[in-house]
Amino acid sequence: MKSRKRAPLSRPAGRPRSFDSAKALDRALQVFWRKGYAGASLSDLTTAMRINRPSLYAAFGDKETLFLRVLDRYAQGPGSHALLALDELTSRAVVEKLLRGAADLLTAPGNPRGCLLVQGALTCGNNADSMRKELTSRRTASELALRSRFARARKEGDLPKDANPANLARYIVTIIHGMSVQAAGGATRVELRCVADIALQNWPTSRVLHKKQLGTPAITGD
Amino acid sequence: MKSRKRAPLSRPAGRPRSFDSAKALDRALQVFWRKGYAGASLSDLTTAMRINRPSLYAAFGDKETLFLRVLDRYAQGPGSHALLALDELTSRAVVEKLLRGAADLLTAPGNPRGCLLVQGALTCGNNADSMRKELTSRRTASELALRSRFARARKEGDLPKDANPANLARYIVTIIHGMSVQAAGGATRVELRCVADIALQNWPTSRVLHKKQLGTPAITGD
DNA sequence: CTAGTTTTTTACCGATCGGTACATAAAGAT
DNA sequence: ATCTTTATGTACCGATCGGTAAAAAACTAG
Repeated sequence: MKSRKRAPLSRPAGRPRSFDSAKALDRALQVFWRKGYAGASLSDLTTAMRINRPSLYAAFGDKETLFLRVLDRYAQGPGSHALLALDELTSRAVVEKLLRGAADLLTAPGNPRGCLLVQGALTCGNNADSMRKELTSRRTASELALRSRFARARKEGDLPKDANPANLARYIVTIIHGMSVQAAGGATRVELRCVADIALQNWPTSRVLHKKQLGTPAITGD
Repeated sequence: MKSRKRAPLSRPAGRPRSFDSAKALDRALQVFWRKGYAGASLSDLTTAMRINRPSLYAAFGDKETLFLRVLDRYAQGPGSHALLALDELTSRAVVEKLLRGAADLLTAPGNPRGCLLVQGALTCGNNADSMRKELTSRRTASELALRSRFARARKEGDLPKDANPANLARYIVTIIHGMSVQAAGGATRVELRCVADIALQNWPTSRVLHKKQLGTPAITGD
């Protein structure tokens, strides 16, 4: 499978890397995801990445830089559904995909339980404070993107005119963050999907799109 | 204010304590609350408690034992609304008090933002794993207590017969845990109350108690 | 007073933390 | 072949971690 000794075109001088940089990054992601930024020691990282310490620093910089690259990798990989969900046609579909995708991601077999942006660093000592703020910033960015999407939906008539995009977005991300805590505590995929269904059960529907609907039944938990 | 040299009745032999044990515990609570179990170093703790290290160990045991005592103190003090809410007459009132109390507690001025049971240790290295499990256990206990309360409500006709106490309880605690993450990220009290209101807006009501209500309006975020 | 008991203070322990200096190995360039 | 360049492996750095030994201090009991 892997083609070795294929270096016909201008390989950079010097001793070649003995490891796959992308695979090492994915292994680092697993460690940070499971143990958080502060909880993941350099020994944990180098062991999982099959790399010794100086190689890590040469390839990825210090621990903070590595973590930032892991965050990007997470956003493009396991957490990519959050961005893709915004492309759904209706706000209802957006929320459906968002909550369903969260339930699946947070309980995915082979992955640590919970969301990296929540598990990474909710609290920490003085040294990891900047990474905690970085995670907060990324969570806030997701919330704002969702808010914009809901504002667009309201403008398009997909949401009622009296809907509040900011509050609705905050409500949804609050549930997702709560699901992350639940997953870290051992909640199963089915249980999280039930939570998602309850949250979805009374999503506001525009009267323009559903004229016959006068009201929605109260949630029952089923 | 403080009465010194008051030792009329059988003071125990030996040098007397120079600090108030309860106040020291409250100061430790503040540190653990803000920094989490692993993030709070013994130096942080002894500085805040105005105690030197051996005094801490003599009075409270090691770091784990101190943290457990802090958890109890938290449950009886700042987090006491969670237990008291279960005594409300209707499930609706229980949830109302629970969510409203959470919004207030998680953004209380002078206190760290968020819930100690969530901020304490979502992830950690190998050393703090037992404390992480302890927090998980306490969160689960709260969820089960709420589930029992909802089961009672259904039996009393306060909740519809088709209501699912387990799923409803999980839904509510998920929102509370999510609110904790939001608070740690800087969400204000007003914002959290909006989330609480949205979650409350469609709480199932028994037809026995509210016969005229045929449906509930969809949430709008206001 | 002296003896006994408990707390405080100072100083320290081994382990681990994130990060690096240095010598060696493996490649291209000449 | 030698030189240059980059990566690897070992061994180490100072700082900080949680925890403690030992002596001085402050009290009660005689």
